[in-house]
Formats: sequence, C-alpha cells, structure tokens
Amino acid sequence: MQTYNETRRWPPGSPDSLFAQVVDTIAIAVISGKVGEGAIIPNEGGLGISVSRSVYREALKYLSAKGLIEARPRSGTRAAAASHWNLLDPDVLRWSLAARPDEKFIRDLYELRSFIEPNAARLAALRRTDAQALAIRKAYEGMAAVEPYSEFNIQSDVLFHECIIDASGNPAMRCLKSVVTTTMMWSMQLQLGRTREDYLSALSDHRRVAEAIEQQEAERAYSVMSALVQDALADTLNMFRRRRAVKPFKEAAE
Amino acid sequence: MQTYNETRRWPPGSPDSLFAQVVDTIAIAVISGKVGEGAIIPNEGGLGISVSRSVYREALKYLSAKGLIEARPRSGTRAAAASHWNLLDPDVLRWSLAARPDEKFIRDLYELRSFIEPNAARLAALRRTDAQALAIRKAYEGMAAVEPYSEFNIQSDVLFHECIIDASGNPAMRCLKSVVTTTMMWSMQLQLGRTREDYLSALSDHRRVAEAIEQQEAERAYSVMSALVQDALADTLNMFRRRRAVKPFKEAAE
DNA sequence: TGCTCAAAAATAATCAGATTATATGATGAC
DNA sequence: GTCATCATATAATCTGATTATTTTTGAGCA
Repeated sequence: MQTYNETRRWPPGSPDSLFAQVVDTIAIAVISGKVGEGAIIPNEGGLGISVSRSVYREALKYLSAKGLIEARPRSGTRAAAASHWNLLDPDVLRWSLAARPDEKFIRDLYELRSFIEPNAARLAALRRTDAQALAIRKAYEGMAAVEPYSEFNIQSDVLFHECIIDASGNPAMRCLKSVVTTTMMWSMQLQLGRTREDYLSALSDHRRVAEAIEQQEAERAYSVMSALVQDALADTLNMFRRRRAVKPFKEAAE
Repeated sequence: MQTYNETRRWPPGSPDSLFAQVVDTIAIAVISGKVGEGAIIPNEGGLGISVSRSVYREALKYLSAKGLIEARPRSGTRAAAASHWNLLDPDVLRWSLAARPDEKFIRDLYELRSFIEPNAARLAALRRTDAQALAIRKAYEGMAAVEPYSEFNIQSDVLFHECIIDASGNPAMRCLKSVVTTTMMWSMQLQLGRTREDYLSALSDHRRVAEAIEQQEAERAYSVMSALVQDALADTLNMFRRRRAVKPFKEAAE
C-alpha cells in the first residue's frame, strides 16, 4: 500500500483497526459516488464488514468531522454534497485520489499549489532562519545525491517542498502541505518514465529555488518555484495521458 | 453567540447536544493551551461535564479527525502538537479565534487570503458563467443597497467573496472559503467604527472587482481584489490595535 | 377543501456494563 | 549492558437498553 510517511495516522498504531476499515470503506463509497449525495449510509452491517455500533458510530463521527456525511434524526445519516467535503484534509485527499483520480482534480490541486508554493518560497526567502535555509539545502542535496525516483530521492523531494512551506513562517499555510505532499506522491507513481533531461531540469530548478531562499532573493524564489510547479503539472498531465493511452483497461475495469 | 451562517453544522439540528458541548470544551482546552502539547486529555468526567463513555469517545474521534488529539494505548489520549491541527477546518478556525485571537494569527490568515482571493478573482474572470457573474453582481448590489455593517450588508459581503471563489471553478479552492468567511466575520466585529470614507472606498473596490469579472478582465480582477484584501487587513489590524488600546482589561482577564 | 395542531414512528443520541487487543514499562535472563 | 519476556494500563471493541428529536401522518376545525 502507498507508503505515506505521515498521513496515515489512525488512532492507535494499528493501521488496519476495525475503525479504520469502516472509515475507509464508507469514505470511499461516498467519494467514489457509489453512495450518491443525499443517499442514506447503510446502517450497521449494511456494508460488508459487521462491527459493533460503537465502532460504527465513531466512524460516522469521524467522517462527519471531515464533511463527508451528515446525520439527522428520523431521516438517517446521509452522504453530504461534494461541496461540503473538506478536500484539503489529508484523509479526504487520499480517498479522493484513490476513488477517482481524474485529470480535472489533479489539475485543480496543482492550480492551488501554483498559488501557494511560489508565495511560500517568496516568504521563505524573506523570513527564513539559517536553520531553515540549511534544512532546505540538505533536502535538495539529498535528492541530488541519489538515483532519480529512488525512494530517498522522492522523500527528499517532498521534504524539500515541506521545508519551504515551513520556512514561510505561516502556520495556516502549513495545512496545505498535505496538498503538496499528496499530489507529489501521486505524480511520482506516474513520472517514473520521465526523460532524464526533464528530471535534470527539474532538479536544477530545485537548486535555484534553494539558492534564492538562501540568498534571500524573494522575487527570484517566487518565479523559479512558479516555473517548477508549472513544469511538474505539465509532466504529470503528460504522464497521465500516456498512461491512459497505454492502459485503457484501467477504465474498463471500473 | 456568534451567528455563523453555515459553520456550525453539528450532527443533528440540536446546536447544543452533549456531544457538541464535549467537543467544544476539549477543543478550546487544547487550542487555548490549557491542555498543552502531549498532555493527557482527562478521562471521562475529568472535565466539567459528565457524559457517557459513548458520547465522550465519539467526541474524541471527532477531534482526532481534525488533528487536535491523538490516542495511543497504554499512554492515553493526548493533545497533538499545534502543527498537526487542521487550521483550515471551519471548526478549528472558529475554535482558534475563540481561544486566542492574537494578531499574528489574523495576519497569517489574511496573508493566505492575499494568495488565494486575487487568483480566485482572476480565474473567475476567465471561467465564470453568466449565472455566476450575476450572482456576484447581486451580492455587490445587496451590500451597496443597505446600511454599512448592517446584518444584510455583512451577509452580502461574505456572499460576494464566496461567489467569486465558487466562480473560480476550482473545488479545491472552495475549501478555503472558511478562511475567508471566518476572518471576515471576525473583522466585522471590530470594524464597526471604521470611517465612512474607508467603507465607501472598500465598497468601490467590490464594485470594480465585480465589473472586471463581468467583463472578463482577468488581470484587473486580480489587482483590484489584491488591493481589497490588503486594505481589509490594514483596517482590521488598525481596529485590532485600537481595541486593545481601549480595552486593555481584555488581556488582563486572561 | 384547506389549514393547524397533536400524536406516532423512525432514527439518532445517550447511557451503562462488560471483554479484548495493544503498546509500554518493568522484570529477568543471557 | 543488551535482549527477550511478562505484567499492566489504556484504548478498542462488543452488547443491550433508554431517551430525545424530527418528520410524517392524520385528526380536528374553519
């Protein structure tokens, strides 16, 4: 299963508790559209797993906290409208990409990143501490030192972007790290076939962003990061289309 | 109590169910810092209200979904680090402003708005439907037609900003509406003393944004909205400082 | 015929008492 | 001193019941 470093943080250590299973099952059912807006969530036992009411109710509360469902007496617990979903929540993001990884959604997330990350880079250049600049440089060097798309390379890439957002000094912005992380993880699954030239170009962009932040050149950090995100989107869409062309049965399996 | 139009959407209609009380109590305790990071959430009955374990556990699950707490066997359920809080969640936003409305946080939220809303306005100008343009215009006319800072005026103002984000055509961005709405509601509580000139200037900005979107002038929509958010922040910070100067006992009460 | 109000029913909310699973800290062996 | 084993505290899970709320339904009245 996808090795999300931090994302999957279920109540106890057990990543597959009954609670987690119920939450995942209902969440996917709602987000995939199998349980349409306003449709009643089947009562206990309605879905495959049979669990106690406690677990089931706690799962529903967990999901209502993320805006996926709404409970009303006499009427039942129903799937909420998509506009109520908290798409920026790490869990919802994960479920969304698992349930329906359509191109429009990927594009929307990258669009959001293109508004956030360049600004984060600019603020990081203005406000960074020396320790934060060092962390960004270390992350860059980490991804440059190893084979492209190796596990450590990807981890370092994600860390690079996270460090920049942290260095922006805006805690509210940190909550958008999940958007960056999730889209990156998802893109990485596709970009394994990217040309070496594209990779080296992207790597160079990373270096230039790190340098701009180090030297506190705010506008350069902004523009290079802007280009970096744009390129990442373009690459991902290319890979998305190529994959669709190569594996059309992926849709047919649905 | 604050009349959040949509925000407070507790499970059933009852806005003060036992569940809601427990959730609010613990959330405020965690966010205000009364229960510091890593501190154990008092077991059932530990806090004022005494409820059944079911309600208590469901409340904990609800809070864990928003990143405020983390449960670990043998160790207990503890308050999570602030970096884990999902600050963009409407509930967390509400609790944050209720627990510690410090200037830095307000500034951070406005900073985020300054990255989002101008871009949303630009996209709205590019992608809007006629119906969406009309909705934006109607919202503007609504706020222009009535007394400044009357209830309908404020509602229309909020609606204006929400419509623009909707018209951006990016569902992921819609989740940031809560940031806009919450900061606006909070600012409104302070800006009742703003000068008429400032208000008319802001109103004029709203009109220009609406016109730019109507006429599909993307860059003008961007720049005017940018100025609008900047002015709103400046006004809010002014009022914030003035209020602190006038009512220093507000801090002393803490 | 149309409206108002009250009773009923369905469902969520709440309660109380258990057992099981898990991770942590202590104990002991090597 | 390091490792494995066990005890224990706590969360996770289960069960069966009562209470509260809201929608529906229908009865009564104009």
